[in-house]
Amino acid sequence: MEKDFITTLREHGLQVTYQRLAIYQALFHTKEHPSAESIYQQVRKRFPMISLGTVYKTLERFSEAGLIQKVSPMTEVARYDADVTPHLHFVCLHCQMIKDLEDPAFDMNIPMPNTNGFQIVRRQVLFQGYCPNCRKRQ
Amino acid sequence: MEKDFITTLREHGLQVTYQRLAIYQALFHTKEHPSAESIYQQVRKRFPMISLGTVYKTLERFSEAGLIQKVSPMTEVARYDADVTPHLHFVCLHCQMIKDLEDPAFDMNIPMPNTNGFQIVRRQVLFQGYCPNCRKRQ
DNA sequence: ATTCTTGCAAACGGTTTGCACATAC
DNA sequence: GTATGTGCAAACCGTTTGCAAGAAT
Repeated sequence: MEKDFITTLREHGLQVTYQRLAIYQALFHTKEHPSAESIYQQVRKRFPMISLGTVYKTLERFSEAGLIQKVSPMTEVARYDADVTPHLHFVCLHCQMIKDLEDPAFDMNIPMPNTNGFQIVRRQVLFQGYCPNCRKRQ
Repeated sequence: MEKDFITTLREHGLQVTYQRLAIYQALFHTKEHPSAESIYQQVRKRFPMISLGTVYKTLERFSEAGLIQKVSPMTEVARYDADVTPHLHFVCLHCQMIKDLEDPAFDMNIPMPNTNGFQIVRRQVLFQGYCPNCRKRQ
């Protein structure tokens, strides 16, 4: 994996540093979906000199390059909706516009996959991309 | 609507104040999914004395009571995932644990409903609720 | 040699908190 | 009269930014 990831970094024009390898490795070896702080604590065990700022910058770069996924938040600030019925949301990655999507064909009653003690309170389906306006200006 | 909402507030043991009515009304009359700040600016036109803190507290109360919906963020802090393949996420509302859900029956290739100039980059399906541990302690 | 990255510390900004006063019940 | 809510300001905390020193190419 190490070798492959070095290649991947180079393919994306990213320099190879031990910090980046350590950060990716920490993320790769867990299913916890850790926060930046948590990854920082993990990596610090081996490299006490690393800084939290580097972890943030690195995760941002990886995320931009599509090497990792930022699970949340979907927008920088909280947004509210008076409509509490389940429906789809589209979030523009550029202007942060949120639009309700109607699709009668889409079944919001997604069956909870093997519930196994997990109690589902609500579900949210989000589409991310670019709205017509922001699409033009790219 | 005003009358019904007053009833709804009382049903949830919430006192009726003109601030709460104004905040709900501002949210109810838009499809913009506004932020707290944006709602504050709107309400301020009619009630210049209202404070941003009150807007935050009120939205939190409404959200807890299920009168409105907090669209995002799903967790307070950003969380990362080395797995970039589309998959379902479960987020525990209590401990913030995130779990990947596998469901072969669920089609992640959700068709984009009437795309109309919206360019979809990615989609995310989130389930919120309580994990087995936190469920017990409730 | 040049460009990119790191570490540090300060700044930023959305959100929360504490508390005295005011309002709803 | 009591419990609840408001307004204000300060605190909080996750994240970003600026910059000089260091490392990668």
